[in-house]
Amino acid sequence: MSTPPAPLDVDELATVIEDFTTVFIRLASVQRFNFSTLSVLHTLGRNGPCRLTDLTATEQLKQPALTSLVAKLERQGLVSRRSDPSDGRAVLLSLTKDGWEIVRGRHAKRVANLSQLVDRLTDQEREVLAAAAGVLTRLTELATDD
Amino acid sequence: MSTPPAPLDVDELATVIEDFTTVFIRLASVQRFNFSTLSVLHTLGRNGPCRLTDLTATEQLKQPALTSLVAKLERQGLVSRRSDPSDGRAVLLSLTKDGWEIVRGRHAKRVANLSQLVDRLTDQEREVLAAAAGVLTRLTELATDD
DNA sequence: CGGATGTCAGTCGGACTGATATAA
DNA sequence: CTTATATCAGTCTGACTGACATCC
Repeated sequence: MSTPPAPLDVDELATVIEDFTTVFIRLASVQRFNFSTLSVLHTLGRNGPCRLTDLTATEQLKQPALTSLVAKLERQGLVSRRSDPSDGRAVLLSLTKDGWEIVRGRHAKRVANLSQLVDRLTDQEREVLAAAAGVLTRLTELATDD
Repeated sequence: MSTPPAPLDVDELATVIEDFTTVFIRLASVQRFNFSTLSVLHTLGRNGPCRLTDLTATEQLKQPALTSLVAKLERQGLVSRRSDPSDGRAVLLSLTKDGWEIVRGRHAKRVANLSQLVDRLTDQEREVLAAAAGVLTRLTELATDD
């Protein structure tokens, strides 16, 4: 026998996501890098190489702040800058091998944390999460297509 | 006929959540307040009144930074400070009415954004989300009980 | 030339460390 | 007396605005 589907309460869902992200996204290892730095690395990892101006759309920073932040990341060997062959004004930013390691390492830590929690769920709860992954992907696509 | 349940890929789930939160949590209206300020307001709204030291556990700030941040919030009328009757050293922090308005307003904005996206889902996808809300709540409880 | 991309210079808020006052 | 809570003082990172060089 299956339980009747509960109607979706968007207000509750938003609250649940807000609370979950505060425990899931924030890692203790924010010590080495600040929020802006990690966000730039994550964006470059997710979206691939882009120019500095592109980052002003996703990072909540102005151009001059990105110039100095990226300069610092280049000095640290986490990001490489080369001039755009098709536009002499622009620079193309991409992650170096070490930059990828940072992104990958933080992701791995989240996976480890999440795994420990998921292990304590029931089979049915895990099934729900597996189904939810697909829907969350759809939501992300819908949100970024605007 | 029901599709066989897909096994849960925790790595994929972590990626999906990372990507979704970047579009869901970050609101354009971060203009008025910075990240730390919003985080303190959200924590006070979620956990209720607490002392300054308690905030050092959730906010990634040291005590002196919280002293000045809370002082500013008090000047702005968003947080009230009264001395703890049971401990003369401590101060109890709580949201004022205006403070609650900020928290509530940001939540309302997220609900509005999310509603627009949810409207474009299928009925089945909405059912999955409704079920996922409960599981995410469980995960949050498990994570904070440690 | 006008618009876009990125950098430079100067200013300021916000977070840290270390030291200090007060109460448990 | 020792520990916990909060604050004060001084320093420094990092983000902003405004001006500027360079290329489309």
